Amino acid sequence: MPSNLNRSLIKNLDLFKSLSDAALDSILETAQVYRLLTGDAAFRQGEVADRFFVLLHGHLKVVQVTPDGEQVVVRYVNPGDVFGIARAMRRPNYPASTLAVQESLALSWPSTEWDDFTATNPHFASNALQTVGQRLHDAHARIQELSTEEVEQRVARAILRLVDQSGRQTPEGIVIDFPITRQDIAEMTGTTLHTVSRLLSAWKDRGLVISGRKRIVVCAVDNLIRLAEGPHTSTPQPTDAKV
Amino acid sequence: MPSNLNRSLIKNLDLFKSLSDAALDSILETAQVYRLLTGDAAFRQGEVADRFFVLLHGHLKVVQVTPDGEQVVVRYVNPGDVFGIARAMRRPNYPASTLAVQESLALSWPSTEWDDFTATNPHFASNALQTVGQRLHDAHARIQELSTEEVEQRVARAILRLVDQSGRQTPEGIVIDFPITRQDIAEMTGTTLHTVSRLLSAWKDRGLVISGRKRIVVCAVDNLIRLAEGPHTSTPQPTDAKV
DNA sequence: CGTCCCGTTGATCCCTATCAAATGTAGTGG
DNA sequence: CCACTACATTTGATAGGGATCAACGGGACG
Repeated sequence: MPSNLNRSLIKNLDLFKSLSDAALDSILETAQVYRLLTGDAAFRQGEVADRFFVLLHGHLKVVQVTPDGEQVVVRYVNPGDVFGIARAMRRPNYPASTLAVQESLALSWPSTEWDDFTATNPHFASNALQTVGQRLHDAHARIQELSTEEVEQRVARAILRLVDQSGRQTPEGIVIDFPITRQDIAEMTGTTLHTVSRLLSAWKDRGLVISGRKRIVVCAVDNLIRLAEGPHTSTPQPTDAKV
Repeated sequence: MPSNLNRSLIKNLDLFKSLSDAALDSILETAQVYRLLTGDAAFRQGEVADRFFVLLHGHLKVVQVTPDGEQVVVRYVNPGDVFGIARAMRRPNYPASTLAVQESLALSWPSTEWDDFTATNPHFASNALQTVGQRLHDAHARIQELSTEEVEQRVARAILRLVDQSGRQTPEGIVIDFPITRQDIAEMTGTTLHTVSRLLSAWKDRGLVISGRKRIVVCAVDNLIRLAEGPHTSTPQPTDAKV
């Protein structure tokens, strides 16, 4: 029972929205605090999904390993996000590993309590459905990108998404607020670190980004958006044709 | 209120599992029957998601259109599947179109009744979460394939999945039990109809499949599984080395 | 101050998209 | 029943985007 946690912070999380104060207290009663150092895993792919989590602070990445050892980054977990809810979807094991990319703090409960939570508060299950629905939507967007777009568009989109979720304004531009490598971006977009490096170099030359070791700053968001939208094969501009 | 529907058929659907007979009756009371001819849409991408559905008979395909007109097949809907539940995930519009690829029959309810259903039966929401969880799992598997595998593997996998879901045994082999084109498979796997055609031709020469206009029969499932697993870059066989 | 990890950059190759055209098949209407 | 049409499929030729192979450079951390 973590006593010194900021209750209002937790109260505003999507998952717990519209829970009564009493219900919230009772839930927090059984929460366990997880402190993760960079590189630590909250859980690993294949393990029995016996706990679920809410991230309070820091950033995690969710990675899937293929049978022949290649990795795919499924998503990044931001503060406020729920993760590790495999059991709620009746999947016995975690489908991916979740690793801290910086020092992070999470709350966690035994998966067995999920049903209690949903029984206690009808909104809980509905909120979860919404969350998973959002993830499904994101996954479909990604499938569409992988199926129809070129590497440069995909990388541009991936970076824009990161900026959107975890961007912090600086004098130079918007920086992605946690350490991220070329390899990570390659694993998000289905390409290689070499290609990502070349793209970032090219963009740097054009003044769109600044980037260094595990660090990316976007200077010209608009231009990046244009890249993400592709080569504009033929947008027939109706100039001044009469209707 | 469709009176002549086989109740036991509906009773066994995942979504309605463990509903009381009374609850089921009350739900069926408000169901509307949809008859769809080949090519008909249950709904179209972008429309307000005002109804949800259960497929009783036939096959539908769910397609997303990109801004520049390319199509992606999201999945096929099989008898017993729920579809069109965007609203339950709090998405106001359908994210894709759902088209009949053969004559089909579905039940449908107004999205507004979803909440009544879940309130009436606590298992309902949980079942839905499981369903969406399965779809998320499938989507991630597909992302992994698109990111790390070659076209031949992906096409092999796609066909195996179709065989699994909708295969019917025939003297020649297992046939995919609804009309499907090279283009459809290309849109499932992120490639072109040309490449799919070449692959199927090659497989036909090797005796793995028989295929014609909108028709695919798998003769040698095992060989196809081997293809799906890839070039086996280096499975170091420990022959008889001592440990 | 050395070592590890991350990033950069060149050279080469090949898978697969693209372009192009012919063939085959179901359906339709006269 | 056959000609006509629309759509599916096949197959060849070509080119190019990116993966792969290879090597070096550079910053961070112990």
